[in-house]
Amino acid sequence: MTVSKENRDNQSPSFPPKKKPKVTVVEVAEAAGVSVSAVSRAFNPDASISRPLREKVFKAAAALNYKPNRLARGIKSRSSLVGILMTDFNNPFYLPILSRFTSEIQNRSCHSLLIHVDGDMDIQEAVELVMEYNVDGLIITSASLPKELVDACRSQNTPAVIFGRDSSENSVTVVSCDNVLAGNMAADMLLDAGYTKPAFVAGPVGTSATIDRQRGFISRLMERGCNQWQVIEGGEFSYDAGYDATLRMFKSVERPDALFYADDIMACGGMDALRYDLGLRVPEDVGVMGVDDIRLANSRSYDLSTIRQPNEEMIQRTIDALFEHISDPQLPPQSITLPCEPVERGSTKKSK
Amino acid sequence: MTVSKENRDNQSPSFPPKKKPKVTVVEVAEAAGVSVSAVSRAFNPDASISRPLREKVFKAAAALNYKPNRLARGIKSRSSLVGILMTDFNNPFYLPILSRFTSEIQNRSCHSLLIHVDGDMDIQEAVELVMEYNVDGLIITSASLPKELVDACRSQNTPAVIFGRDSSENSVTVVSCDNVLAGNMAADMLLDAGYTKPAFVAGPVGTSATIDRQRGFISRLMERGCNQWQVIEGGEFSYDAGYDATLRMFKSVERPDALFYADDIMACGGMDALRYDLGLRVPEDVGVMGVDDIRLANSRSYDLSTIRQPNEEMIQRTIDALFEHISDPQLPPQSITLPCEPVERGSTKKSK
DNA sequence: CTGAAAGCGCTTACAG
DNA sequence: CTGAAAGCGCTTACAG
Repeated sequence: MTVSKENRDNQSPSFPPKKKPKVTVVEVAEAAGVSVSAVSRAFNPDASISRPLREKVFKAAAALNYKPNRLARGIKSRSSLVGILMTDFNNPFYLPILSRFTSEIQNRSCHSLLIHVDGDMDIQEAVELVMEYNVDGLIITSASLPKELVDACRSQNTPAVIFGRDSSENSVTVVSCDNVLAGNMAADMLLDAGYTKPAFVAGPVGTSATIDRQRGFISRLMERGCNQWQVIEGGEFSYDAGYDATLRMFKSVERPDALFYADDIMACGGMDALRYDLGLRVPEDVGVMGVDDIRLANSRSYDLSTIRQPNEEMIQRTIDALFEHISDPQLPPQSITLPCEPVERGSTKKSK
Repeated sequence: MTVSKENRDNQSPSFPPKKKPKVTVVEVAEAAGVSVSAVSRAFNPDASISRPLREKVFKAAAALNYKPNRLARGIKSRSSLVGILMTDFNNPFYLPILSRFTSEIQNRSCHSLLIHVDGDMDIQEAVELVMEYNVDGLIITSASLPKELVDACRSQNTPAVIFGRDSSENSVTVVSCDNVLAGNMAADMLLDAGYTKPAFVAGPVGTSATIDRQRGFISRLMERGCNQWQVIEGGEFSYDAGYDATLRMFKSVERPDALFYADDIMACGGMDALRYDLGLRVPEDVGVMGVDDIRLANSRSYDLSTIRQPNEEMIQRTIDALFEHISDPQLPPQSITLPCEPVERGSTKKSK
């Protein structure tokens, strides 16, 4: 007597919500009158299966409201999981980026495993954890990038692409904008506007973005014969860091007449310090620039001149490169550097 | 001849990076001279296993650099995955929140599956997708919450907690702050400061937070005998929405003398419109308030009076409640409403 | 507390 | 193209 199944189906529906029995390949196969292999193949885009068979399976699956169990699938095959490693959770720059990444990943019917890398847990540990999920690929947005991470990815043979960092690493794919160029452009904009004693407010120590921006900035200043520049450590990419660094800088004897911050959110903090604590006028007394072109840069309050990163394109290229590597792991790592673009707004004097 | 194993181990290490063979329970068991069950138990905190056995396993595991495969584990047991459903990716309010959630989830040795719910894909679909990963639990930050989502969770028996929304639903755990109270407080602060013609700039239509804030605001105004209020639709929670709504409002005949925005980022946009487009002084000509107390509210540029949500506590309570439900699925849903707190800054006149 | 064995839900050689 | 069967890496009754 095959009673067990019926039993299961109409088992006291009003009772304490028992875990609804999941429908599996077996049930679908039964319902469709085919093998489980057929069911499996039907749900795998590039498996060899005839149209009619696939449709039969889909029909049965739909009727039973079958959803493949990704976890089980992931054991032998792709997990459909993409890890996103993030550090800079207090930089608003990253929210829209995260937004686009997750959408794009979902568009390719994968999901995002978001890994928060912070002080407590070193990045190495983070990678190991994410590897336990057999992620198909990894996006790394961390500003500081330890070598071990890259090694871990390679040893696991997990495709990874680094977002927004410069291409010193040649063993892994990197998508970034040309930060040296960004520095050049900032120097030009400030010099063209007539500022003569500019300063660079650096970001997190040792991160390639800030190093390159500084290098590009200073070298262009000197090229153009400006020698009265200075550099100050800013610390992290945050409003407070920019604010504090600015106050510190203006305690010194040599006051700059223009400030180029390692990124926009620092510039916003700095501008507030200039205007509201130091009583200086922007752009008349001091010119201010940042990098990124975050939403706030285009607000009426800050109206910040900046160097815009081609975010949309960087994101698109990152996703494209990642999925290319996922489908063909033999692909050599590439290094994609996109140009950036100056955006002149009200925080600098008009260039002459 | 047991050659196969040795073969595997020292197989041409210099060759094209073959997928490094993962070490599994079987190898660890062999190395430790125990059963695979023992290995499994050693890695499951509440399995019954003796200390010495566990240590023996750990030693072997460490030597082999064994990491349990979470995917395989997830088939029969917990996936250690927590889904986070988000909509509002253009509200900076959510970045720190996301930061805390992911950290807390990682602290409990789980990981975050971040689901971006947007227009293209309805929330129903998002939930189904996330269910395919057998998430242990779900955090929902979506402002608008369709009933189907709640049903989906229940039918899958997946614990879920809704963050930042009001407790109209009684079938699922909700953590929010008292938004009616927030409205009351805003009304009090503006009235106490001497404003007499306040307006409410609403957020996304149909979301409980904005509805409740409006209700609390208006009802308190009327209680205190102020009848010259108005309400305008703001649209989404964003800088632009606040900016645009403000310009629209000031085209009308009846100009308000104080604005209470549904949230801080709208208030920032609005304040910029007031100051830079309409040439009004804040707080002298118009008082401005928001809700949330985002980082920017405390900047010198905006210096925004607001109603602070007890974010830290809301997050903590959300996580606690979620994990309680995960370990005991029979727990009844609770509805946790926390008080909020007025923060008086420079965008409103000093209360008398 | 411990082990041998069956099972989780899906995939993938292997034959046909 | 299709199916029967073995296997993925782990967990969990079931005995002892």
